Amino acid sequence: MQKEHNLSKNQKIIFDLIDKSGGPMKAYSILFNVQKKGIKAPLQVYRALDKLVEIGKIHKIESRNAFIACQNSSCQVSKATAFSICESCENVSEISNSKLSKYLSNFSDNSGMKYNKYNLEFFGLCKKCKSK
Amino acid sequence: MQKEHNLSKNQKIIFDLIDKSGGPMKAYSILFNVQKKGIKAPLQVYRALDKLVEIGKIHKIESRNAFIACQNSSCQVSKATAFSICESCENVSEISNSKLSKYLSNFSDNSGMKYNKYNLEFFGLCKKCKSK
DNA sequence: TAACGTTATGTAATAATATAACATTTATAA
DNA sequence: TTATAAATGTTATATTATTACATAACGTTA
Repeated sequence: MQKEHNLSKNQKIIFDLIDKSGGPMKAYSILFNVQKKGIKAPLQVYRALDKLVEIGKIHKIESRNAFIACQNSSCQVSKATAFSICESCENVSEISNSKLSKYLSNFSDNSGMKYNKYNLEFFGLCKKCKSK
Repeated sequence: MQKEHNLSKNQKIIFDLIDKSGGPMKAYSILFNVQKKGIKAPLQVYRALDKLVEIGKIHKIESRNAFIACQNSSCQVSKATAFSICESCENVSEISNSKLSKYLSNFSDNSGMKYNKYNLEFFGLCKKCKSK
């Protein structure tokens, strides 16, 4: 059972927007979209984003500076994220593959480092873009 | 046998700086460091960085907006990158693990996407920071 | 070697992304 | 109910990256 997070007003507005968009959104595009709801400043957006990332409701797509709602069975895996990114249409989706996540979560090398988190981004062409 | 790339003047200056630094460097820190060599504008730095990334001499650490010299036997693997990042001291090193790279290069799922590139970033505490 | 296309450079301006600092309010828990 | 943490509001600013345009150097090949 995961902890239920009661989102604050701004957090909820911003999460709902990202979630409904169905894809990655950039911070200033979020800002533009929530201005009618009273969120006027970048910092208000970034603070909500930070929190949402922290609790695993959204993830940051690092290579795109964008944020996407977690699609992974109620966000249990915010420390083990994998995405596929189409380099043509920029469609992004979260990869849910237990073999992959097990493999990476258990990965260790001889560096002496203990890994507690990873982020993986795959790039390629999606089905649609491939057939063009 | 890989292609030999003859770096241009700016590319060489910037690659040498990053390479000698032994770690990741940020664009504006690079800019500051090469101003005495006549590189005065951000764009000059970014253009060189873009090219160096393209030919695999350096990689971008996406989560840090920083650039590191390739440490992976002459940069044959710029489409398959993995890094370990210490969240305390921010030390970064490139992971050379043939099992890992094989596993990820061959990864495919049922999305219909053909992956031709990936970037993986592991986070944790390095040996030194762990023992503090 | 002249002409051509490509790659690299120089420069100024500006766009896009993100944080610092400070004051205030709201929620949570002891 | 008080005090502690979390969230908000606001202004300013820092950091990262690109657009646009002009010029120069390089590499090919005719």
